[in-house]
Amino acid sequence: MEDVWLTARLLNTLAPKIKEQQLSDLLRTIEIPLVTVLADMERCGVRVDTEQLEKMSLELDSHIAALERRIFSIAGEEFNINSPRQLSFVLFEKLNLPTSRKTGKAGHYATGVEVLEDLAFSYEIAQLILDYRELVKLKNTYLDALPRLVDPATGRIHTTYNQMVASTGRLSSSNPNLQNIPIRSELGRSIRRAFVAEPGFSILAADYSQIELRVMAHLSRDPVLVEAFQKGEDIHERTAREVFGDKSGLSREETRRRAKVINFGIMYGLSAFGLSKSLKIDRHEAQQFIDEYFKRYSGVRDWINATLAVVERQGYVTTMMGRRRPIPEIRSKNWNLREFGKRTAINAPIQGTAADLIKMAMVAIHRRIEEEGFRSRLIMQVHDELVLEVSDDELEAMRTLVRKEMEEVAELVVPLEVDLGVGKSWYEAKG
DNA sequence: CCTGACTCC
DNA sequence: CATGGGAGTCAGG
Repeated sequence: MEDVWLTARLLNTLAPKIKEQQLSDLLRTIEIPLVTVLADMERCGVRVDTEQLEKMSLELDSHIAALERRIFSIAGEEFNINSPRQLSFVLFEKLNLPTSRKTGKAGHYATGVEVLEDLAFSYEIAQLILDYRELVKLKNTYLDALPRLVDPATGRIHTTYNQMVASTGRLSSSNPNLQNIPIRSELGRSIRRAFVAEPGFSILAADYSQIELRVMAHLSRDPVLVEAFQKGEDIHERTAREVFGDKSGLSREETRRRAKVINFGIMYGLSAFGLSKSLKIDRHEAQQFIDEYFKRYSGVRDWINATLAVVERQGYVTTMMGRRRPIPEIRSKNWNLREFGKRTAINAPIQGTAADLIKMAMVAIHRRIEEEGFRSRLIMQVHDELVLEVSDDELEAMRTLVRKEMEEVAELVVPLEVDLGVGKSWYEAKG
């Protein structure tokens, strides 16, 4: 019965890929073995303390109600804050706040976080709406939804990992999505306190440090980038030094923050316009930063140009392990689509290679757990992070095993580094 | 069923 | 001309 189910899953999830990729080593060594790993992860699930979530939800209720009252009082009327249309009317037509750009086709003014953040400096209501939105999102999407998805039979949440949705080769997770549990804001992050280990077990969180930038270093062989990772430098500091020198007049924190935006942006094919927007600086200044970046990291520039030449010739790009991403947009007559194709061509080998690597590590870890008879198990994957529920007597062995299999999954020209954390909850494990 | 808003890497 | 990659969920319309 189990075999029938696995076979069905294999066909459903992989059949389209087999057509696209032929029967390559990628399928033989990664995707097919991964089918059983994911099936085990889904079957095991993750323990969630629903009482904790319900308590947080009740607390949020009163905060949300209070925010609502203040917003209505400033607005001078009650309306549906969740309706972009009604909100737009209240902010920009009734209260006459400085008007934002109009949105796509609905025709009303945009009320997105970017717009509201700018207004929040001068108008209390904008900040209140941002706070309201954060709380409502956390309550609806996580605090109230997750408890309903606990399987009464196991007392745990069983997500579905999809092996063929993301065109770069990443996994995706749904029902619920366990790959977008909040972490950035402290309030959101505290939701992770409810993701707990069962008695006698602990949560072990293992995440790759800067894996995409390391992959870019490997693919491009850029000497500066490679050297920085080999010496274990703080890569954003290094970029800050390279791009801004020490004559920028900005604080170290500020140049590092900007360098971080540039480092990530480069991998997404960002433009001077995009950089100026996210750093809130002049476009020409943004262009100078990008020029300076490519002067210092000329290996990255050359790799990008070589990648674009490849995609224009063959219509697809490949990851380190041979995963293909077709990019038909590159031949479009539409400028927008073509530019989109270029950005995709730059990003796909990086994101896709990182996906290859963590998938290989998952297969290796799963195999060793089985062969060596551990009771610990893989329970989640979040793109560059693996989460395990580890039997307390196996803790030290698993720390060593997981680090080794992740760091030695492949030999790149730069080291792969893994950060490990242990705790009784996912929150604690990532402290 | 789409859009715009939010969440994550 | 428009302008940073990949996802999922929710509410509103």
